[in-house]
Amino acid sequence: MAPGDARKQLLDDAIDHVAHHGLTDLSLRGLAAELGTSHRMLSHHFGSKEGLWVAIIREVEQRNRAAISEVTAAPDATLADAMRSWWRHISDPSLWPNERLFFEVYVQALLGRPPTSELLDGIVDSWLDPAAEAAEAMGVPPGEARAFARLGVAVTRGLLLDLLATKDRAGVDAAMEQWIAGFEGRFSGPTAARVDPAG
Amino acid sequence: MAPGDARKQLLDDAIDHVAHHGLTDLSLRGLAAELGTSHRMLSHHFGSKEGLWVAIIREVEQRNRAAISEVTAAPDATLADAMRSWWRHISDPSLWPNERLFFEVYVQALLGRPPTSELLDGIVDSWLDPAAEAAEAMGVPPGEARAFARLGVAVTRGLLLDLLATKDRAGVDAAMEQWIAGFEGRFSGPTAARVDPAG
DNA sequence: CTAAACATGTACCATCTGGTACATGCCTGC
DNA sequence: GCAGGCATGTACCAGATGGTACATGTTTAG
Repeated sequence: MAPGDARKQLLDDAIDHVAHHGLTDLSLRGLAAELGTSHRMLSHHFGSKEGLWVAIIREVEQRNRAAISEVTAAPDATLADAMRSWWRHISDPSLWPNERLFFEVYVQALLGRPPTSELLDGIVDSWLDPAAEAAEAMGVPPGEARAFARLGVAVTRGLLLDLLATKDRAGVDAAMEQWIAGFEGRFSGPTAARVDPAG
Repeated sequence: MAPGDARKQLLDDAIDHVAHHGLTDLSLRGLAAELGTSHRMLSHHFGSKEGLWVAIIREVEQRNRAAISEVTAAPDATLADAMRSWWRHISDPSLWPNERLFFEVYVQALLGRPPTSELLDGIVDSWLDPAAEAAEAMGVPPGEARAFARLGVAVTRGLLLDLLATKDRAGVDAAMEQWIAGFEGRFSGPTAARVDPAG
């Protein structure tokens, strides 16, 4: 086994575990037992428990950034259709554990608990910029694009929280469609996906 | 001091403390030290640590239900104005610690941690019913009212999460206004705020 | 073959946690 | 005045936790 490979494997398994069992009451011993190793190994590979947290949080954030690039590269023609396919993707039950973990880290960051708090900086803005850009490219007036994007992020997260708690797929889907239908008629559609050369 | 009074005082102080410092890493000793008593007292009044959690969660939920009745009794004429004053109220910085606590308990409940998980049952529905009723009474078509109310709850919670993280008052307010303006023209206004005598 | 770096395991420690037995004060009803 | 219930404090216990010293295998480079 290549050096560092065991660490990578441990980290992947650890993330899978905390996605299902939570991060806050994680113990090195409990995690090690579930992963078929000893807590000594976790200390060895990650330095300390906080080091493990850092590794987990960084990896989760990295996956989130990968997800952002997905929404930007959506091939749909209209903003409404882009939102629909994005929602279909993000609301899939296979992603629920990861989203629960995201909200768990979010709340821990709100409480100022290190090392999660550093996540707060980009937890909205990193989504806002590409979302506003996409909205503007698809017909939302420049003056409204940023507020509209911010609203879109809030709707997505709010409905995800709803879905995770109630598991009421039909009800939450209807609410999302209610939002999409609300703006579907308001914007003129994609402005040929133009990239303004004048900035 | 009347019997049970000390317990009430301790509970109020404890809620104030967890609203600022979080619930997950709460220790009886740490809390007692901050409250000027001993962890022995907390065990005495609440039976156990889990008993303290139950007391805190029930009290927080009760305050939330009081908040629900406020939104129902809004005196505003239009749905948009009702939403605006509700948002002005709920987004006040003095309530941020309580809202952080709400989201913290929400996430713990998502992770199935007792005794928070019992909260999941009504965490959306208890808001949905009165909100849908209010929406319908103010001009939203009956077929859309429930989805619209659900969307309203999601928008509120999503933007609160945003506000708690970014503290960008102007940006979040603009997003909320973006949403309100989006439906302001669509519904015909209050149907005389009628109270159906036939039930 | 060997030495060094890495991985893994065992055993232990100091600390913190929730819980509880026991004692003491304090107020109320008789 | 006194007896009983409640509030409060001290001291302790058993368990879990994170961390670490030490030892042993295992793989790789020379």
